[in-house]
Amino acid sequence: MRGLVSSQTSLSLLKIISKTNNLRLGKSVHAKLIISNLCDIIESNYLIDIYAKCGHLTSARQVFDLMPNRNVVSYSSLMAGYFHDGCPSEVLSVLKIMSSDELWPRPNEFIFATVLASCSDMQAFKMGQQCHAYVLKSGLSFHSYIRNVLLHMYSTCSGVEDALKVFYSMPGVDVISFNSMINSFLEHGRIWDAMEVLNNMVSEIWQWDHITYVAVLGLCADSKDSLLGRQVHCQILNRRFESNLFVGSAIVDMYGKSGDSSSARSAFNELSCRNVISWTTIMAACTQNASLEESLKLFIKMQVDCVQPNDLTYTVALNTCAGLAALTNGNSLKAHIEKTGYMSHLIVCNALINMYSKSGSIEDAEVIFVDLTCKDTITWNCMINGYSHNGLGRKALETFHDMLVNEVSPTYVTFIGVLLACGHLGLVDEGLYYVNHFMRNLGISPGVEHHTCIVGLLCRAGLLDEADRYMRTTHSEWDLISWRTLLSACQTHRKFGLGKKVSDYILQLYPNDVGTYILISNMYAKANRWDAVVKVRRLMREKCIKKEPGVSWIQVRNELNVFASEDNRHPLIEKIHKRLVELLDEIKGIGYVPITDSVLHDVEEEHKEGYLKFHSEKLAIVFGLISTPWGAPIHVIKNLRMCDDCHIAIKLFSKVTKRKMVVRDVNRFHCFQDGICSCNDYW
DNA sequence: TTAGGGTTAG
Repeated sequence: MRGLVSSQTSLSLLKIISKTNNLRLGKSVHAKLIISNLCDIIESNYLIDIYAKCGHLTSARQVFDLMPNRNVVSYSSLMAGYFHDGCPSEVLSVLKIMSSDELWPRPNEFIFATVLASCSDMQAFKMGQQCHAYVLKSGLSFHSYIRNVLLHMYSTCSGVEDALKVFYSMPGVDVISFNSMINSFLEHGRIWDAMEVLNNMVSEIWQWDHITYVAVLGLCADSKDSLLGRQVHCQILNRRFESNLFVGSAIVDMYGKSGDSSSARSAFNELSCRNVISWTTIMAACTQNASLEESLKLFIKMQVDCVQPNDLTYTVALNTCAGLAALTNGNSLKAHIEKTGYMSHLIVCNALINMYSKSGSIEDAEVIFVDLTCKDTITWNCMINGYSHNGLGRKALETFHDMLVNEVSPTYVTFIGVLLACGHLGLVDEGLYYVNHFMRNLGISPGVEHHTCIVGLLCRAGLLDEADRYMRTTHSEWDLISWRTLLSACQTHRKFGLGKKVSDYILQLYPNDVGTYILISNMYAKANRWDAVVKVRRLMREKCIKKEPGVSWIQVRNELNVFASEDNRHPLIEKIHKRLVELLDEIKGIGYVPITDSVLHDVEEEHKEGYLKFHSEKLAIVFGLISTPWGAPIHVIKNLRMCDDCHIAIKLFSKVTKRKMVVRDVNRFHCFQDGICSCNDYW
């Protein structure tokens, strides 16, 4: 730019620069204006706007601070800059400066649009209400911008009902009001109300925008309606909205949440541009649909693609590790998180607590929990449930009491952990008190998960008839898990009469449920009713119901080792067998007697002991013993419920080897230490 | 000269 610019030229230039966000040119015009001393209010306002839109808030503030006189635009431009830069509190502090301005520029609809949006971000409801009163008195509420931002403020700070009042009080609602109202209902879990708003929108709004599609895809995702989702996807393609990054990620999310992971993957592959959110969404879609290894592979690929993970990416990756009980991967993720500074994000710490407690390392979960100075409801729930699932009932209840002392309100999920803890400790009356009084006083209706905990609690205390009566007299949507809890207890407590009755009932409801057949055959095996066992097996064969083969896995030095009972392909299998035989002989010396198990029904009687030696969890445990340093805990995962014999043997292995052994079976954790299991032999 | 609603986790 040669020579000095005239006032007219500079204004025209600034106008173009503010539309194109050309920072370099903006700086250059700024320099010329300083030299020629032509920087008046309007020029300065443009400069604030340009710097703010380019994210250079320090420069914008500098221009603002040096202005001898300002008008309302100077304030609103700086405020919008702070708001978009994620500093809503700065917006309110600029408002304060504005109110003490000698020229007292009257705040207009631009100022309140940004101030109310900042109130929403900060959950500053009182301030939001004061603004509402002001805009009503001053007549600013007639601006559609203001009404929409008010609707959003009430939705985030107060509730959907208040948002609805604003919605209905508006003459001539527009596409933005409808979008906000659908999202408001979705955020509060009211899918059918969101659907009703959508129906009204169809007749009232002719032109949907890309945010409408994001909202409608969210509605399809929450209602798991992949048919509607597919129709919306087609419409998006017709209207060429798919290249929008928000819409693209919402499509991937919709397919993922509707259980169609292959369509999610195709939609992701077709994205023309991918950011951290689209990568996180496809990872979450894989995790939600049980493709856990695939999800972790995508986590690596995303970084190869030079996209850096954010807090939610780490949360998804940690939850995936929790699903796999992949402690080694979880530990390396923690190192990443520490390095990148995400330990200060509460959702990441919550996910770490969850990962450690589900990977059998409750001590590490506890360290994170204790170090957290700021905890939310989910933090407490993760810890309480973590303790309960690891058999530490006393600690779970102590943490629950701490939660109440800290004035954090328990939720539906809290009481699942609390009731599980009561079950571990045999606290029948306390459990019933929590369900019948404590929860109801808090306005939380007990659900099937809580009622199932009560059944488990009664069963564990040996009160099986009471548990049976409870199920028949309590109104609840009893599911397979509830009935299996009772049946499993019949097997453990050898209540074969009730067991027969319960199993007949379950098979009426779920005629092909493999788990139930296995429980029935286990029950007969315990009663030495081998004739009945053979009958059950025959019935299973006739119905083509196959028992899933038992598989255990253990990760050692980043290597996943998989063991199945009749699979001898592991390179160290001979060494493992040899050590296993030695150990079994050793524990026989302290009282181990091999017992038969229903898994062996098809096996000839004389081979029973031989097969028992090679159950997959025993192989994995012995592999852990010979391939990890002395004193290191051994973590094994099994796809089925542990059998009685393995449970006894591993208890004794932990005693003779002085090693801590953690087995996560399909139902719970078993932490074996010094000959004792954390499940107290009830699982 | 200035403004609003939107995608990922539990």
